Amino acid sequence: MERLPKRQRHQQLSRLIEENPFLTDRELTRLLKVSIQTIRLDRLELAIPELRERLKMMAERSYDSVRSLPLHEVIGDIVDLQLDKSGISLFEIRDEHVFSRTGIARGHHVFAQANSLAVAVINDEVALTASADIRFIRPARLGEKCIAKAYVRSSGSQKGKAKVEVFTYVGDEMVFQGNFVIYRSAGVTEAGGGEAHENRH
Amino acid sequence: MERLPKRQRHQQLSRLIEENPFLTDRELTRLLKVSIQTIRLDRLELAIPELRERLKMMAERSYDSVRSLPLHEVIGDIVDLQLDKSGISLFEIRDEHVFSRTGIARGHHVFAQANSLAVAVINDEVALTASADIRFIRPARLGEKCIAKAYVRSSGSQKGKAKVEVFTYVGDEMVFQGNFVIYRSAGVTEAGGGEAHENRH
DNA sequence: CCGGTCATTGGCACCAGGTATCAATATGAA
DNA sequence: TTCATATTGATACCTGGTGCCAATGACCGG
Repeated sequence: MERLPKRQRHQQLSRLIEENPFLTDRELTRLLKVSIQTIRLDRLELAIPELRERLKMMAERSYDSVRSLPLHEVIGDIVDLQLDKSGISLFEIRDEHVFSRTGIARGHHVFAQANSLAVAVINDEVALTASADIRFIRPARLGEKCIAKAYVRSSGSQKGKAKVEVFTYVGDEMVFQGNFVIYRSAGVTEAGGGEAHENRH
Repeated sequence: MERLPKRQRHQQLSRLIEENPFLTDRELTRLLKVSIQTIRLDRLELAIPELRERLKMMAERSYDSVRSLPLHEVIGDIVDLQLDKSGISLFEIRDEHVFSRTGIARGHHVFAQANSLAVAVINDEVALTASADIRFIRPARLGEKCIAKAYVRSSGSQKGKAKVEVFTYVGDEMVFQGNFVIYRSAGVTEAGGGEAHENRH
């Protein structure tokens, strides 16, 4: 008995299903040239669930992520907010935020947390980022919890610009620092490429 | 015959399935207090596919979006790249990039395009954003095509820092401008919060 | 050569969650 | 009453499986 074929087939099976989870057992028989029973035994050994379960898992995952992705709104959980004064937000670096080769968070996520907070802390109908001066002090890595603290330095409470300083820490290490200038003016649509915010109290 | 109940039920059915696509017909009978045949006639009239088809569609959608989201790698299509000199990338503002209320692109996407390009244009094993000074000149809006142009100003070809200037246009209007300082050094993991890049030629 | 152990295959019953179709009943309006 | 529509019931069939039992093949040690 060639013992190899089985291990090889298992590897192939895993690979096939990983790169196309929509394959039925019947389709797999054609690809691997073994009986459907063998396919099923293999799936059993490899703990690969049946097609319908795979689809369900994918659907659930995407459903959850749609529900849990305020990625398009504010990035990071804002845990404290004193309008026109200061704010704090938390953001955990997860798989989807890092560059897989190095485990280092992509810069724009760290930036986005700070930017979201800077915009949220401004007490106006619409707030847009006008400019920013940012520094990545050290890389944030997979699993780290980033704590961003924003301080409004110059509120410009009449319509105009506000300056917001943001510091992002992992533990007591600073990973990011940024100075943001935020346009504040209801209905402004001509300047600023940032986002309006939803965090009105 | 109460004609309303049917329309009402149809509305309820649509709403129920929209907010929980994982419901089987049997579960729906309990929720709507009608027979399973009625549920099936209703789905037929409303063109709501069966559970398994719904799950499959969701799985396909999420699978496609995983495939088509280079969102985690380089943002924007790099159409021209002269290492250590200059580069051009294109990025179209789509639904998922804008703040729905205003149709204005979220700042971090515009930033991310520029950041990705600044990192890509640097000819080194690993390149990380160290700092940046950015300006959002005017908002980018849904449907607009952003053209980012990067110029390496000070290459620092020995290991160290490189300065990259990026201008982003929509048509001939400038929407964004940024000065990036990029760390260049193989194996550097102590500074820079940006991303290493995949665009080696 | 013989038995033992895997690996592979076949066959059958069964299941969920349906589709498709036909028939029976209820209900209300003309 | 009669007709149309709505609802329900019943049955056959489908896909993509699980679970179980049995038959066959291959190889190895004694």
